[in-house]
Amino acid sequence: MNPEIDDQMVLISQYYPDGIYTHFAPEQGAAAANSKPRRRRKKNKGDQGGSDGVMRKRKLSEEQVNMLEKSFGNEHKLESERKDRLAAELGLDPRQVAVWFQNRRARWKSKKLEEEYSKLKSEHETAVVEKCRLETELLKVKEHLHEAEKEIQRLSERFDGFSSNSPSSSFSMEAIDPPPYLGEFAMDQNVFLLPTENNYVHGLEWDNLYYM
DNA sequence: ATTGCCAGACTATTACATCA
DNA sequence: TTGATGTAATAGTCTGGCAA
Repeated sequence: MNPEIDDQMVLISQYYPDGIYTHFAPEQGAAAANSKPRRRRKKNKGDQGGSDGVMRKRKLSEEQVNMLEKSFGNEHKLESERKDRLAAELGLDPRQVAVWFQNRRARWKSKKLEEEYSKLKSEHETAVVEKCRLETELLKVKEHLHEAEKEIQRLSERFDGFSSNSPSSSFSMEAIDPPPYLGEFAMDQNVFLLPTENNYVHGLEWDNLYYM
């Protein structure tokens, strides 16, 4: 017999009269190991159980919980030496201490998952807002680019008119490099650049220059 | 290297206690 | 009284260590 099961029998025997435990004691053998659905425990209300005839779950005292919490804070794992020591200090069965740690680890994990989820959710929301902002910015920049292209077209047509009215002129578009009033455009991803005195400005900054 | 056993951890679930 | 919630306890499974 598994010593742990022995432990359980000792513990449970505190609550149940002789023979009751055997109704739902762990089954041995392959049948139990292979059965998928977990067996339901029997309800134990009524005239069987503790001293007053009713099986009770003992709620740990505040002091016991505080001590356990303190211990859990130091180390989530519970070595058997520490388990026995804690159990002796708190007047509990070592099995109860082990169960408390198991449940506490489960609660801790679930809380951690919840925290991680809300952190990821908030990061996702921030990213969505940023994406919207960038998309709006991109639209604006494209609009300005379109305006600039139209302006180039207009100026180019004007220049052509001027050129055809002066047949002696040897001017051509190639001769002007770059056209003095336009500078040069460079597309880098979604940002277009144009030269200023010393450096290039961002599209949105140019936006301000353009409408000055 | 393999096998069987054991202890302990984990997850899912149950059931009791408490409170609104 | 009842439904929701918290939590102690149980069931089943998995894994690592160890001896044969």
